[in-house]
Amino acid sequence: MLKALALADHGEEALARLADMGRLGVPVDSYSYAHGLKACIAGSASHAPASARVREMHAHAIRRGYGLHTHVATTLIDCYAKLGIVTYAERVFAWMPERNVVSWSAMIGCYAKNERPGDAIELFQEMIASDADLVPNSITIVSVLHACAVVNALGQGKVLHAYILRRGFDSLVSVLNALMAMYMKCGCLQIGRYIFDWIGRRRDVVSWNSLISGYGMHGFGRESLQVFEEMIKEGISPSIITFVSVLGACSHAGFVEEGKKLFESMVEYNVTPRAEHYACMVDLLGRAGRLDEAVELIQSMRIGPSPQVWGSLLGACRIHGHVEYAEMACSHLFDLEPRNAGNYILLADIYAQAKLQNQVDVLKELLEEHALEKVPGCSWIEVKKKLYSFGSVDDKNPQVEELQALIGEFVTQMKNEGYVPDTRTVLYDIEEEEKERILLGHSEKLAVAFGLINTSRGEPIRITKNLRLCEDCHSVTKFISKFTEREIIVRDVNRFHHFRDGVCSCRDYW
DNA sequence: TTAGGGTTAG
Repeated sequence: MLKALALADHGEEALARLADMGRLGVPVDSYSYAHGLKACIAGSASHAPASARVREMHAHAIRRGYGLHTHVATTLIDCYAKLGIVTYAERVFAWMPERNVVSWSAMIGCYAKNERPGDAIELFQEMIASDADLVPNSITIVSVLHACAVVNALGQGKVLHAYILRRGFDSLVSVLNALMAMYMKCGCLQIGRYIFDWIGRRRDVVSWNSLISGYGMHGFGRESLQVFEEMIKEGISPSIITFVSVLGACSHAGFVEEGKKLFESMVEYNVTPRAEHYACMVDLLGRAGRLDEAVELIQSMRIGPSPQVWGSLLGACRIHGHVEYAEMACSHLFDLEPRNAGNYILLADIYAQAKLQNQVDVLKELLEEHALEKVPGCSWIEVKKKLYSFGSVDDKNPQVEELQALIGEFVTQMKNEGYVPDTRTVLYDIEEEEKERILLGHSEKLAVAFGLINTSRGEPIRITKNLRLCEDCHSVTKFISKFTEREIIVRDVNRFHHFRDGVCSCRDYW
């Protein structure tokens, strides 16, 4: 009965039946809670009621002495992971008297799902060090690979690759797919391609999707389209994700016509366009400056535009400085995602570009009023398998002054060659000189400087940034790549930038 | 009859 309720997403009823069991004196067991907990979170539109139900079920399990039963506790970890309540998952994990490979994997997956990839990797290391009988399996490996990909931890990823070979996990397509995705997300496109070829005939739709998106995020639109065509020729049915990937690739490469054709062809493959496909199309059109077309497409949608769709339009307005459409996008976004500070910041940015300081101030007041905080810019770099992170106003790192001075030298050099710092994105109403100083402290510049000092000549510098790369950092990094003859690879929140010899692979289109 | 994973998107 409880299992059926879980499958049908009836959490309330599952709780009620469990209460009945107590009242009627029917003994419960670990199965009751495992199914009951699944029912609590399945299919819930909102986290709030699901969270209340899980806690209630958790309390019930504790009262009956099942709170720390291995299967029940593991299910609890997964429930809290899915609800984003990491501290509860940690507490359950810490108190378990017996943990097996599944419990460890659930906890590692919890960190990976909740933007704590560093902790996921650490826990994995703890796991293999803790007990000789505790052996990770393919699911554990896939979770950790995913975590490495998220933080761009290539060194750790390679350690895992070696581990996979030693333990023979390389016979599993799921593991190879995750390995391929990890390499491509860490900037190693060629190795990803190599693994794809090596998988050979065993490749599945996930392998194809990974390769298509891999080429896409590196700006190789042509290759991405080729792989898509190859996939069709081989008789593989493209999935919803295939189209998100290939449309995204068109967007990064500026292939407007190709993208439009693909979008129209979706019905032929029995894939109905969803909001995420519209978001890709709006991004594609908007980025290319075809804002009117983007707006027309939104208005033609039969499904309600998602925040991502309006977000794409807003992003395009920022690139092309379109105040009117930005306001239109925000009139929806402020309703749909009232707590997302990023939307307010983007609009403020657009107002600042248009020199509408009064409007900028209004938005800043709004942000304060709702106690919304901007996500601070953060960049990180891996040196000798250790991650170093930099914040934009980072005074904790004693090396920051040295790093800023180094950047300052490059900037002086650049100014001699006619460069003017792009201070438009600094929203504070302060003197130009002060704005330039803020730009010098941007986290990606600090990370590049750190890389220059702490890696050897000829070695590529790999940086990861949590936001979009700003125009000024883009110009400065191009210069540094030429001046120091270094290859600099930056992964921002959207895509890769390969800087070499003063040129960026995105061809300044991002 | 019970527990954990991979591909995408502003």
